[in-house]
Amino acid sequence: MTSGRVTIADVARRAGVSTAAVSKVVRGAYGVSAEMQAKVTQAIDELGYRPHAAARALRGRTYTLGVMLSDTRNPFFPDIIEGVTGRLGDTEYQVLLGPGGIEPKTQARMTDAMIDRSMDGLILISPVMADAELAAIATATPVVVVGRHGGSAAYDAVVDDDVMGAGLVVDHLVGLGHTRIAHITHLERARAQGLPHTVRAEGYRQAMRAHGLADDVLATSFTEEGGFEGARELLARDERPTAIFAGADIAALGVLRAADEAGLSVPEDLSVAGYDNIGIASLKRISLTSVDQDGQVIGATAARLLVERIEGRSRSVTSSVSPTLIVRGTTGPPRR
Amino acid sequence: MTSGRVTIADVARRAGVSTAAVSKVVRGAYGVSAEMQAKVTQAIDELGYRPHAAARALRGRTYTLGVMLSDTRNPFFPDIIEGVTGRLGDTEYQVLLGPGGIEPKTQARMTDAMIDRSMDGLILISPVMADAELAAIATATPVVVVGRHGGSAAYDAVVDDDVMGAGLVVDHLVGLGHTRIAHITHLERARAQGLPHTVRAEGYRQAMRAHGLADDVLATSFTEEGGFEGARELLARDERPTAIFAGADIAALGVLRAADEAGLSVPEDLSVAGYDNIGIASLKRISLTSVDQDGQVIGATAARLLVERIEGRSRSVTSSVSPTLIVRGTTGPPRR
DNA sequence: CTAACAATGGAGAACGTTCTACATAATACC
DNA sequence: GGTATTATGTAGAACGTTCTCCATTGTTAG
Repeated sequence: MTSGRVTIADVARRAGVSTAAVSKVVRGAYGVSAEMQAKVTQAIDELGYRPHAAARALRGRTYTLGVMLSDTRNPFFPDIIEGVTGRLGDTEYQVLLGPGGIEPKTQARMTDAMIDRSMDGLILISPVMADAELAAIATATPVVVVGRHGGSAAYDAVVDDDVMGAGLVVDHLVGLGHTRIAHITHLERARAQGLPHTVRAEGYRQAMRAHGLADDVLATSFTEEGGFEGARELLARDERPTAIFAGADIAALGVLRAADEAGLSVPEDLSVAGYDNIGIASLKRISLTSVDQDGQVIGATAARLLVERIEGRSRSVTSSVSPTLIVRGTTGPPRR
Repeated sequence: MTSGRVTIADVARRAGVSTAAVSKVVRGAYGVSAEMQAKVTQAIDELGYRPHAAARALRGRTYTLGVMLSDTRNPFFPDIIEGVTGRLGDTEYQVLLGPGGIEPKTQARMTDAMIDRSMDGLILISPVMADAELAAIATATPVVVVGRHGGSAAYDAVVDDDVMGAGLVVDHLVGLGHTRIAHITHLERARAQGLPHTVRAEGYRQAMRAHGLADDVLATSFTEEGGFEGARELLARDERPTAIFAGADIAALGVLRAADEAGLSVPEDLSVAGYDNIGIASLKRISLTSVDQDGQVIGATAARLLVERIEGRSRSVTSSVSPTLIVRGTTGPPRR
């Protein structure tokens, strides 16, 4: 059966015009009479013609945008994706996601693959590759980087204002009366700078300083286990903190487990806050105070910037999205 | 610098051979001398040549496999993706994910887009479209369907043995001494048959019958809210069940919340089990008994079948993966 | 009534591959 | 030494679009 795809030539034959004319109609280009428009549109509908993306790619647009995901497991991604696809829903662009893995090497392989497939533009979510490499990609194709501070002239960027987010948490805890507030962050592995956890830690330090309090940062990792280990260490100290602010919700869950095991009740003996406001944070059983980034807005913004860039803007833009604090059951005044 | 992509012609010029020869080397085709092989490989490395996927697509392979995801938010997908990419890691194939949404219409749009981009094959995860439409897609391109029972001659399928999984739960609960075991399922919206929840419900019924017990199925939805509402209804009955088996973990979380609110302790007053073994089920704070599908194996199997199919197999295959029961803290003997 | 111009449609050359034929060179066989 | 066979390399036609010229109409200006 070798399906025999309907081509632009088939449409042209059916409508009794040239392929060039059909192409014009399809692209909405200048120089088409109303009559031509009607004839061709009808033929397209009758035959069920759909332009072949690969053939298009050889000459111009492919109407495909790539989104490179680092960690597929991050429960925060779906929101971003939804924002992106939502924004693009009624345009001709299609979004494809590329699982890039967490290694710089695999991420590079993925972005290369996307460029090979001549995507019109790329959204890179929390890429870990070196700045130079990022810049190289950005000269090959329009790029928007999400979740990495300190942009470049070569690409656009959308970031959550992590300094502000961390500040919101500290302010909230201080307002409740806490003074010994510890922070659990992620151990820096990659050489990439400006990753969210670094900025959150810095924001925490700034806020603590602003309140005249001593900071206390412990670096483990943004996993349940990392949060658990970090909390265990913090809680074993002589003067244990009365509040722990984990740089990610998943780590905060580990902190909660450590509190359980240490027989501490939350929030009476220990307040716990996270970051990201992942879905389960709102489950009554967890009820975790967290910072919400509104991934939908981030995704939608990234999509908008990318399309603008593709369609000609050359000046680089960095958009910062303000987070909000969602107060739930894991934070409260310290027991005195 | 608009370097102008390195093409096969550049390589040919550099190596002093024809483009046809380079093409042969790149594809590892027959009829290349060792000397030719060396010359060309060197030229490729020197120039950093990478084949242009779109140009390839126009003639033959594109070495791109598409995975259509229905609900991006389903925490079970990452495992499948990992299985797929893991399996394909050392081949030339690249995997791109397409967020298809939960509507038949948007899913159809996505699969169309993937076909337009001449992907070599498609893995469809829990597609909701009608059987006929599925068959149509499968004639256009190789297809593997994941998570939908009752395959077709036109495509391969990988399914979790949901009947068995449901049986495992029922056997476990009966073994603990339960007799009033209710099941919460998802309300059928789509006309598609053979979706997991249907099969799980059927497996539950079969297993209950096998133990000589009366079944009790309530259809709400596979969301936290759905589980909550369902459990509330079940627990309000005169003879309330001593165990609730939710067809999905996310719903089981809602059941747990309902139990909390009703002042019932788990598992003493109520045993709760889910399905899918999502990541948070293992968190100590949740510790949910669940059925594990081993998404990695499912993904890897799907990838294997798809590649086989692309490379020539024509007979259709259905592969069934056996689930395992993970017993945790939410199930125990009923209080008498 | 002609010159200039705008509006419309079409021819045909790309784009970067693959792959079928075919030409040539090397080897085997008798 | 001649012929058949095999191994190796190349020419060149697709593949399905886009897009730059052109060619043909009308239409307007003078």
